Amino acid sequence: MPELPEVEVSRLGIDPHISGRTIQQFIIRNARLRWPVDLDLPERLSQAVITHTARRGKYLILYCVCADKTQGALLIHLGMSGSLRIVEPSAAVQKHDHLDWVFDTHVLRYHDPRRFGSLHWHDLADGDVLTHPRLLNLGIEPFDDAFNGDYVYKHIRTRTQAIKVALLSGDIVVGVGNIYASEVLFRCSIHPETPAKSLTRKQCDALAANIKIVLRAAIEKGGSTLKDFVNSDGTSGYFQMHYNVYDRAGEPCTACGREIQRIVQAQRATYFCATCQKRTQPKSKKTTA
DNA sequence: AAGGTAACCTGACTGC
DNA sequence: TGCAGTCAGGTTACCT
Repeated sequence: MPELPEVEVSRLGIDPHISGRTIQQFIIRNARLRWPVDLDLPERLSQAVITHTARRGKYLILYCVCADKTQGALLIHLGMSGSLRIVEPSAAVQKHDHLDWVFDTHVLRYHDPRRFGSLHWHDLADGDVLTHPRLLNLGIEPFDDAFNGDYVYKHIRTRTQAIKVALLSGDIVVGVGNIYASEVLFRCSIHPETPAKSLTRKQCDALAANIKIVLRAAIEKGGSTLKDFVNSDGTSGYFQMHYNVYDRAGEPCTACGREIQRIVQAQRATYFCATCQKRTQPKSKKTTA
């Protein structure tokens, strides 16, 4: 479910309902997520004000000022199946509803069947939230001006991994999940099994550009469904993009008509067109003086 | 040190 | 209907 666009759309959807608001009560219904939820949080967050929200990679960040004036940040990861929505206080609690932020007129509710999501508290007295262990080693943000072909080229030139696997690793650029990794490589006409280090400089330019384009388009598409985050029936807060290759094995390529292929890389499905996406020939050895 | 792999969970779907 | 098997959009821990 949530790749970077879904996380950003979630943030845009909930922000107007939580920023500047006081948490009347924080309820842990089920603390069992990827890591157990800190049981001190209900006390810590009682009467805390959420000042603003941010995002780093696929982490949502809620900045808080507690009743005792302690400043901190909540790091929320949606994992594979997590979702956040704004509901009426009277809304029936569903199976897999884990957490409630109760405000005066509404509730922010976290739902996560597979429990791969997480919630961490970071005390800002311990330093900037970006120094949190979960955020410290993340790659650059895709919309950062410094993320360009140069950056990609510099960071993949030593990596022997397949480019699809390297993109997913999150230490080069964040936010490119399994769906968009396949989609981006298709748009760049790059075969997903190409060793990262053998990409040309031109292909790196294309990668950076298309990552920005694809993620931006997905966020904009999601923006039109923002209302789904409020008082939704809970079936889905996400949105369906049109995919060129993802989950289209056996169907015709939108460009050439040949069958889309499905392979497995690093235990994840990869989809591509074997005709449109060619492996890069290894660079010839360069002799230096 | 980089790369490969198992593991963490539940639910939806497929085929027998 | 039921049961077994497979798959799912993420990340970490551990091994080589």
